[in-house]
Amino acid sequence: MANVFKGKLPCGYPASVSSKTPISSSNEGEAAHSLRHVAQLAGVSVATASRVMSGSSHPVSTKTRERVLSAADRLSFEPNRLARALVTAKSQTVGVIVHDISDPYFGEIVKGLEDGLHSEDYRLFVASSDRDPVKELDYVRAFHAHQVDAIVFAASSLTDPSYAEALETLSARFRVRGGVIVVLSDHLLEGPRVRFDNRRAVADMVGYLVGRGHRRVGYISGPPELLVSGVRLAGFTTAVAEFGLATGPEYIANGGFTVTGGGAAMGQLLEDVDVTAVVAASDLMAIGAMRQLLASGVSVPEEISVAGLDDIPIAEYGPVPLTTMRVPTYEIGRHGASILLEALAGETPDDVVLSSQIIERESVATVETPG
Amino acid sequence: MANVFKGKLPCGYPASVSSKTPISSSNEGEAAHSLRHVAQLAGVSVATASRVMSGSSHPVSTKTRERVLSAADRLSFEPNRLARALVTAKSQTVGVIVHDISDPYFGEIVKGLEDGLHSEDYRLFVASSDRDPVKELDYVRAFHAHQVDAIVFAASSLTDPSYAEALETLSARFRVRGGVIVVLSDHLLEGPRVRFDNRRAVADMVGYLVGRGHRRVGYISGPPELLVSGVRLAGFTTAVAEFGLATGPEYIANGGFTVTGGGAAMGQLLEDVDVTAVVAASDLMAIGAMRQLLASGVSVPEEISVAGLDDIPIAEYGPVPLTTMRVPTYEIGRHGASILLEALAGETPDDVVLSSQIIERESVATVETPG
DNA sequence: AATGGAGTGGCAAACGTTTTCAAGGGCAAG
DNA sequence: CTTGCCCTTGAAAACGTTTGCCACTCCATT
Repeated sequence: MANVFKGKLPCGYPASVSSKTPISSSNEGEAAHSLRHVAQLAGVSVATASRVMSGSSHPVSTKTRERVLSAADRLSFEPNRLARALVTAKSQTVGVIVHDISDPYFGEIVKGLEDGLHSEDYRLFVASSDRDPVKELDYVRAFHAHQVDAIVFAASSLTDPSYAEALETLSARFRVRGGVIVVLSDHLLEGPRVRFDNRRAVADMVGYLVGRGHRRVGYISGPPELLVSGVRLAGFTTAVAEFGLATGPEYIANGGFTVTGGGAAMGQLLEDVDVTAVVAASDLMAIGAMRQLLASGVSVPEEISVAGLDDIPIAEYGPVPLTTMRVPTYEIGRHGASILLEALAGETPDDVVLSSQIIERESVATVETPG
Repeated sequence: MANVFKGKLPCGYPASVSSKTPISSSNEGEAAHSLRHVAQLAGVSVATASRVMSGSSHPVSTKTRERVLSAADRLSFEPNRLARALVTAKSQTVGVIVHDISDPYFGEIVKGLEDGLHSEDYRLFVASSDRDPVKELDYVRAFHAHQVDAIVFAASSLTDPSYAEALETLSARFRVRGGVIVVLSDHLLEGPRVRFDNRRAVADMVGYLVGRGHRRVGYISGPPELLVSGVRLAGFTTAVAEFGLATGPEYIANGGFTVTGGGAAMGQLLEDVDVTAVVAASDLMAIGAMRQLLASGVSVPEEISVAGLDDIPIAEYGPVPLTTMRVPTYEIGRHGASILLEALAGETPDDVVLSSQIIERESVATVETPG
């Protein structure tokens, strides 16, 4: 460790004293090894060793290549990615920000991302923001400091404009540094994007119900401060208009994306309107609605049909197996990884749009149309 | 970017030509800034700038400190953690390896970890191994290359001894480099550890059933190649012996930790033995068992009680609200972060052991003891 | 008036890579 | 025998930090 030469000299250039500590010859397989160790063992320069280890296009004779490789192997050398990143300005890391990593919805997305990224030798930092804008901003800053090559926003963002502004300035800084920003689904930020058409998904679900004879359908909405809530709600209202269904504000209740909230919203709907079906903006709320219905002595789906959105694992095993719309979360993550890699390669990827698919289970019944 | 001085000179030491490119004076708020920019703007040396930005103990006068701080602020300077890591040999990152990040069980753990780590300025890499030993090994290597300060194994490991050996040698290499390895719950690897007593948890559950009058209870086990399956099974068998319950291999069926597996195991149990209660080694299997029971016309809990283990979110919303044992996954992660930080601080943390808690819902009934 | 700290600040080396540039060797063509 | 080119290699600068060591300025002490 200690430098051999201690005196002061402008260039550290005494005749024949190497400023690098010579390496003791008998430490194979121990401690941390650097390129210098490999080079020394192979009897080549650090530059040459680097060239073979990094797969440089600069030619190296097969003989020396093998010497280096075997030396690296004997020392079980692993290149220091931090040092490499410092000179190449590519860290081979990306950060993802989600609302809640323990929510399987985001878990699937992260899994898709990670799968797509790992095979291309990228590591994934994860951040769980709890929907806290301050935290999200802090994560952007932190990722930035760690020189990530890209940041993925899987968190569906808030509608609050001041939040949007703060996020935008911070992200701009990151972009200037050369970072790419990828957005999964609905978000205020610009960037290559994988779109899942939430609007269309609930519209299609309404269409499905209409096909089953329903004309009076209620809607349980998500919390208004989330962008996605508005998008899904828009899908509902346009479909209602398009199909000419019974309409009015009393057909819509806010469930806050939770089971209990869904139950409460259902209770309100029961009081206010006479519907034959309800679509909830999330499966969790749909389950809450079903529980409320059952508790009130209303049978599902015989008296009232319930449809969800997301197709979370619970959906299949709830009080009544839930008919819902599958949101392809894993694929969202996976495609996110793809366009991310393209953007990182300097290309300008097209947005990819993913479609949803209805999962028919047992919570929706056909209503007998009289005449 | 371009170096001003191109000619060859041993020390790069021409009289008055700085080898560093002078910085154009009008680029505040743009591009990537380094300490050098900050120092220049503040009119101090890089060393001084470093000292104030990194909170060094080396004293700096308040006047210059303020100058540096304001310069950093004007440039919105963010220190490059990679460069810092290179010299301090501390990257402020840790990697976690889990079986499946989309499983809320692991999601909660990761969330706990991340919460505990972020506040101490550590970033978290995440890896989802799909229970593939080869992948796990590869992740250890990759994390190693990225100079993580610690690796957390949240994946409950395989019993396969060759896997254990490979993992051990790779981990040893990592430890030698100064990395700390933390293990959450049951694993073959050594290291500071947060223990959740799986054995005790199922034993306690059996005790609970015994308290409810059950004397003939069946067990649905996890896949034998997972360490945790063996541990939980051991809890069952010792409890059975301790309480003197009906015993024999026919009381135990393998459910593979899945819903369908749990259903099949339940079917087998129904054929082989006459039980009043069943405990499943996971909630998923318990739900499968309930569905199988219901489908066979057996009422839950009136005819057969079902108990689970884990307390996953689904548990509450299944066909019958499930009585189960809460595994404190978030706390496991959180405590993992704590002992990790202690270990990183050079202390030798004690293992922490977490206890479980029974969650009484509606899937267990008291059996009337005749006499 | 000389001595000596304490308080600040700068120089330059170091971390482990990649990459530019130049140099050496070999060999074919003139 | 020279010339020139290609192939291979090495020296050293660079990336953006931290830090050991030294130097300088002030003041208070002898």
